[in-house]
Amino acid sequence: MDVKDNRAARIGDVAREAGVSTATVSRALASPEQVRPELRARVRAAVAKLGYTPNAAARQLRVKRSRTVLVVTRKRWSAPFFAEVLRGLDAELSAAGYAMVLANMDSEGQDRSRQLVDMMFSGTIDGAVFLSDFVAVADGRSVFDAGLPLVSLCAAMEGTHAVLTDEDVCMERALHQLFALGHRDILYLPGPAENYNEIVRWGALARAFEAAGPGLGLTRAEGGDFSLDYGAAAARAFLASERRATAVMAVSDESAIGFLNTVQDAGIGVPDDLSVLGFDGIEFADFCRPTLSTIRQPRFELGRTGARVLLAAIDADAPPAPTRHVLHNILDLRGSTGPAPRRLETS
Amino acid sequence: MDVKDNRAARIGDVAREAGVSTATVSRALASPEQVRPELRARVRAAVAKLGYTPNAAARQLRVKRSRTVLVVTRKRWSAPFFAEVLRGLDAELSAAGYAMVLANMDSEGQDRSRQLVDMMFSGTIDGAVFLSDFVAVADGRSVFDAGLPLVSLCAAMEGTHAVLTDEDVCMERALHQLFALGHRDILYLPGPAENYNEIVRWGALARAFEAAGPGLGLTRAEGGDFSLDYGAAAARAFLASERRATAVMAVSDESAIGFLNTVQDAGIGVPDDLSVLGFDGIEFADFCRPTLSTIRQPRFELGRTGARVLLAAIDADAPPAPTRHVLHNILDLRGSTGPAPRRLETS
DNA sequence: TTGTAGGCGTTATCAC
DNA sequence: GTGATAACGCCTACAA
Repeated sequence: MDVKDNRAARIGDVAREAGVSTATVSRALASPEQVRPELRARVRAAVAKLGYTPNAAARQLRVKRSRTVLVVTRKRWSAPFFAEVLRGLDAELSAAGYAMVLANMDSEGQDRSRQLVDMMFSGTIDGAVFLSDFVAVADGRSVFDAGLPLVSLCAAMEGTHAVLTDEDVCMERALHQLFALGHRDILYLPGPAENYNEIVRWGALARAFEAAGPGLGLTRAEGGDFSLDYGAAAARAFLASERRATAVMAVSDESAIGFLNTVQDAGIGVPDDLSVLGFDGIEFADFCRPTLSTIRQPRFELGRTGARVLLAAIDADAPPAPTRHVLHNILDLRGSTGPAPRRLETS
Repeated sequence: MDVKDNRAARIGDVAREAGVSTATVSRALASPEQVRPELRARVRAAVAKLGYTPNAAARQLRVKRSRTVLVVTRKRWSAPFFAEVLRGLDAELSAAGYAMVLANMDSEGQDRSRQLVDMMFSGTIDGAVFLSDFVAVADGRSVFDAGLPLVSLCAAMEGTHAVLTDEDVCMERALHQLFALGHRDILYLPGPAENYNEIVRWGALARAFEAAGPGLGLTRAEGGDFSLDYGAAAARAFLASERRATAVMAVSDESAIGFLNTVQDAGIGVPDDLSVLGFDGIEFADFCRPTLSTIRQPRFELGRTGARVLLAAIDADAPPAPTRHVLHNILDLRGSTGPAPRRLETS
């Protein structure tokens, strides 16, 4: 029924069926207003009858646009965070008729890097958004050299459009809330030292301490990788230490949750003995006990914005100068934070 | 340096630079053993000098292979589950040189369906794996009609290769463990009624009860959607009820965790008053208190296997008959399950 | 408004 | 082992 043999229908088949030229078929599909209603209808009928779908590769070869963007990710993202950002990207991209190819850079292997770089140079991709600050390089070329529009999400790689949150501001604001609650000694659970967000958040914290003057303590825990397990490990280290801190700020909700559970296991009361603050605002933050105070990032919106910025750059005639877009987080103080416990220092 | 103007180098440029024909360049790249070492070296040098990357669209047009597969997802997946499966898919696909395009079918909208169907017919895709049991239909054609190799992951859609787990077996095994602990009344927290996994798990449970004889109670909670929030809502409903159940089995860890937290807030002791069992084995199951008993699914391996099965089907000369692959879950009983509390019935 | 025809960049089939 | 050359299926000047 649908096709003569079982090869897919091509534009010529449709043209023949409709009694018009291939040019008319092409136009009837791409810019219907340019073709007389009657022919338009005949073309449409033929298309339906033959089950015609234009071949994407052939189109791409002519038009030099793939309507596909690359999304580069990295393992270290917490799944609940990552999934929402991805949904946001998908929502916006698919609405614009773009497909999204996903590439995980977990391995940093030479093979994977070459794949990435090749993709950028092979014309399969109209642009890319990085949820990773890893720059793949192969054969002396980097992902930047292809000259495609690039967006870095939750990071600000040079030469890309950056979509960020005001994480530094929020970090400082959160710290001041803790100060207001009487906390003077803070333990910070970091992410990997080279991570963009880690650098920004720790930087904001360190500067705020500097500005706040003496008599305050800030400790940065060893290691760190955003994970639940790390949070638990950091808690064990804390328990084995002098335990001067009365509040803990984590670089992620996951580390905060890992920490929270582990210190409570050891009989430490949260928030009575210790306050805990996470970062991200994942759903699980509502489902620990006590509920986790956190800095909520607009995860879905980050994805949407990233996609929008990329699409705008793709549609621009000339490559636009790198832009920068800042979304706002929300400080959400709940069960896991409270007044600092009274100690020796109590006058 | 790299290119004459700033247009990308084409195969002809390389041929000229190396002093050979385009055919030789193509061969030197695709099947080096067919070309004399000297020429091979000259070609390689020219490629490096010009920074040549073959144009994917042109290649695709000839070869009729895109080395790209589609992954169709749906919102209802728990993020930690979904993310691991995706990593498994990516690991295997990228190792085979395949790219992965992701499409979210959250909306079920007509537009999105058409996009999907068009993709399958436009030659952009060599095959697809479904993490969704939703069948997109548009213009009277479904995603099946393109005749591409298809894999359904954690589901068994007809006409596809299915990659499954022994969830029914594990569900029954878990139930018998609860019986052995003295539980006689079980509350089940379901997923959406039409969901494949829900049907299998609930079916296994219901059958096992039937077989176990009288004197046992099985209640299926209303609604259900895998989520944390649903678990909390079900807990509130439970608290407002007669509370006959001494054990709760949830269709997902997330619902179990939502339930667990909420009943504990109301003063119910877990596992002393009530046992709770989840399903999936996400990381967060280790980080609630008590630790959540669960049925661990091999998430990463599910992804890898799905990819492998798809790639095999793509490489097969003739479309192979649908296959079926069953992976094994692990029943992990921990803090949240214990002996049934003694009640009136205690002799 | 419609049709003709050239070319997008590869691969693969032939001859040599 | 290597080189012409003809597709692959579409879009788009350009001409009618």
